[in-house]
Amino acid sequence: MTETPKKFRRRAEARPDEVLDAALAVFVEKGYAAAKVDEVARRAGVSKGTVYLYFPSKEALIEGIVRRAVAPIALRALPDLETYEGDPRVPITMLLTVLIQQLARPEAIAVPKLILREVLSFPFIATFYRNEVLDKVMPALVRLIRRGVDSGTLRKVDPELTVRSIIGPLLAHVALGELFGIMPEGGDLALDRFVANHLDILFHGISTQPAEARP
Amino acid sequence: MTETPKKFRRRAEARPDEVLDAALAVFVEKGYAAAKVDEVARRAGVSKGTVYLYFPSKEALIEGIVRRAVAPIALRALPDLETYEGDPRVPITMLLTVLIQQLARPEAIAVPKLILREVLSFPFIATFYRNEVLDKVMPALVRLIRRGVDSGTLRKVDPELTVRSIIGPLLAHVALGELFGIMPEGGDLALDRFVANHLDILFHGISTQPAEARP
Amino acid sequence: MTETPKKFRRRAEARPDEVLDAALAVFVEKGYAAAKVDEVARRAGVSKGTVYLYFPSKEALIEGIVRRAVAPIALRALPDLETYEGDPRVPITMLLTVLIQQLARPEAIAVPKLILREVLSFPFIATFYRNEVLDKVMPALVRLIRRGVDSGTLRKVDPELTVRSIIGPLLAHVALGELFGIMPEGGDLALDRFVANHLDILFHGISTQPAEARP
Amino acid sequence: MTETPKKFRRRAEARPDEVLDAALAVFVEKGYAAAKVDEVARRAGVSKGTVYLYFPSKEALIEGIVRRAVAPIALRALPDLETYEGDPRVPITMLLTVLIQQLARPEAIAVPKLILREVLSFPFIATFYRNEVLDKVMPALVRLIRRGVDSGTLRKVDPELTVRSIIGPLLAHVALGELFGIMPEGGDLALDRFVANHLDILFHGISTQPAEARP
DNA sequence: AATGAATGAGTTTTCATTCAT
DNA sequence: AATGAATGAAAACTCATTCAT
Repeated sequence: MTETPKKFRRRAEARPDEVLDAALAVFVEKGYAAAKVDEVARRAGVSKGTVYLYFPSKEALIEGIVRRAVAPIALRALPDLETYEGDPRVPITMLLTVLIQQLARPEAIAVPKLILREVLSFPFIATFYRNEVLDKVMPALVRLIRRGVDSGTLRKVDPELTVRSIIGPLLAHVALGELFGIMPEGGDLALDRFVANHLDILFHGISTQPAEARP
Repeated sequence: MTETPKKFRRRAEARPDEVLDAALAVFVEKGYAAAKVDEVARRAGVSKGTVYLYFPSKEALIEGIVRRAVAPIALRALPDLETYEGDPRVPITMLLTVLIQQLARPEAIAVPKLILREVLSFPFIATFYRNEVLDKVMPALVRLIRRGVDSGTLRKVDPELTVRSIIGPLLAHVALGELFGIMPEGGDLALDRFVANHLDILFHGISTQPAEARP
Repeated sequence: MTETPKKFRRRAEARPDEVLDAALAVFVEKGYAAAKVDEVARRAGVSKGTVYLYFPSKEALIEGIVRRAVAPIALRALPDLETYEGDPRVPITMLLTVLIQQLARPEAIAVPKLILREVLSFPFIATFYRNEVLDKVMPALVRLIRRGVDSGTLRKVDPELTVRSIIGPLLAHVALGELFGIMPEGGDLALDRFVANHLDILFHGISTQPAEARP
Repeated sequence: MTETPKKFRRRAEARPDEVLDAALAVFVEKGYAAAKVDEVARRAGVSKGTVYLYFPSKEALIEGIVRRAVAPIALRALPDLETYEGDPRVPITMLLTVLIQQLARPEAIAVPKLILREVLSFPFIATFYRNEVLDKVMPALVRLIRRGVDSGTLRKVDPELTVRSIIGPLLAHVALGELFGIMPEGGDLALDRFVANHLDILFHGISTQPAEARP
């Protein structure tokens, strides 16, 4: 009964989501300021009026996008990082693997791209993303590294700064590909090879014992 | 050469540069599309008409900024990378040190910020920056790493992908600070400590022999 | 007649009236052009569609309000003025007393306020109100005054212009209070005191014999 | 040199005034909410952009109109009322005569019409007009009447309420003519005859001695 | 009879660009 | 060379009206 019975249905409660999808696509393509609400509407297959029926302003669209996308992120990644007890390299591997899998999906990469582009124009994005994601994930990573250092698994690195060494290469890899079209020879992003190379260097770099961490 | 030869020359040919400075500041602050030519003129201390006297359009401003800034970059960094023969960790250290020193200067960080923000909107930025900087610096780095691997100084890492491990942490460090206001405990960017930690991990990660590389 | 005959009749035919009540309130508050049909519906406790079920357009609402309100006015006031034979000051006193009593009721004052606001925008209001009210009441008043002058009860005033001296002060009193919040000391409109003062001056001003007109 | 040398001059500093003139005309004709900025611009003979060059919003136009018009009013009328020492009927006659002369000029009547129409929508109009005009003129009138009562020239009327009897008939006369097209027989507003009849009744009504006030 | 989601024409507002001075 | 008043095309936003349910 609550399933969508026919092809032609009004009052789809999916509307706001469809509008946000369209807005995300247009914002990423043109940038927020250069995007036209008219085009968002067209891509969502509705009229301009309908966009304003669900969102009070153009700015509310970007806010809606960020809120909708950011909420689930931390929830998924965090538990793994926090609960794991043993060798910190295991959850780090998992985190990067999950991130890389996300980034392989074009819809998933759109939000980070939008955030990077617009964070300077919309302070609320910085605040919101910090509160909901960074301030949860980064301290968890820091604790993880600190535990590794304390337990002697990791060398005496600075936990806070080392976080940059974990996520930075990933950021660089995606930025080079997405922004400048620079990919490793072969033509695609070669995500698996990249993660392997990154973790190889990283774990060699931070572990006290050379190599046995991975089989 | 930089002295003012006559008494009544006003700042003469400095005008276009002053306009570009102002435009850069405004574009970084608001984003290109949201920036107003009016405000560029006001900050440059000239009238709107004068801006159009030197630049045919708003878009010419961003082009001017990118061209002016990008040209000198490659020229400075390249020779070091290319000519150095011995241990590749030396020029890498130099490169990162130079980069970090640049990024400490607010004017110098503005251009990369602008490029990151607007590449997606202005394909010419991607092309230009690729041609002038990335396609020169990155292959040089790749060759450097490959030489290190071949000569046995470095472990068998993938040279192309390892470039991401060299510049990525720097990118992450600056992005966290500039975009989200996230800095290591202590309140400033702690650039020296960061580079030290980064290189420590990196060189441990890529070298065949543990630590003696640097005195 | 005003009882609800059956249990399940809802408020049936009262609907259009409730809509007009709501429209009147909103129109007076915001002005016709700035009022939204949406808000009229909300205040009437119905949906926007229902408003259009009873009235073909927004303009039909203002027309409905004016028609509904104006019809009964003349009918009530007129007979008294026309049929009275003796001292004209008696029906004038009655007229002003009735008017003042009306104006004390907030619902009753709303229509004149609306008419004053919107006559200039809706010529039909001017025509309609003129035909239904002014062209009936004013000539009756003029005849009344003329009879008073002819019979020697009133001084030789211009009957047509004197009508302004009868209703004008009332208009001023209400306008000052309703539009500018200016009331006599004491805080309320002091309607009784005002009518007494007004009639005192008026009758002194138009009567041939000083004061004994009223006991 | 600062005179306007040629027919064709830009940067007329009269521009803002011309725009306000046009806005006043349109607002009175259609009402503020129904007026289009486009039409204001057209009537002022400038482009829409120029309107916004001088006024930041449509609302600023109505504010500009009210401020420009209201400022001089009180200044002109007040001194006469305040300084006069003798028979209060003299300054009252002067006040009404001046008002009537003003109202004979179509441009002068436009502002009061606009204020009456829009005062309910723009609270600042009520406040501003009260502060600048009503709260200055009305107390002056009240004091004038009180002096008359105290000195025995006037009967024991309530000074505050009597103000309504002075200005009310004028208000009624103008409202009937301007809003409903109702004029005394003869076709025009017959302003002189009206003032004569009004003052005749008023002074008869409020004076202790029947008639000699006027020759 | 009643709803309220959807529309799109119409309005306010913005701003890059021009040009007379 | 420099100005800044003026423009008008384009964009955000509103709201009376419609119509499938």
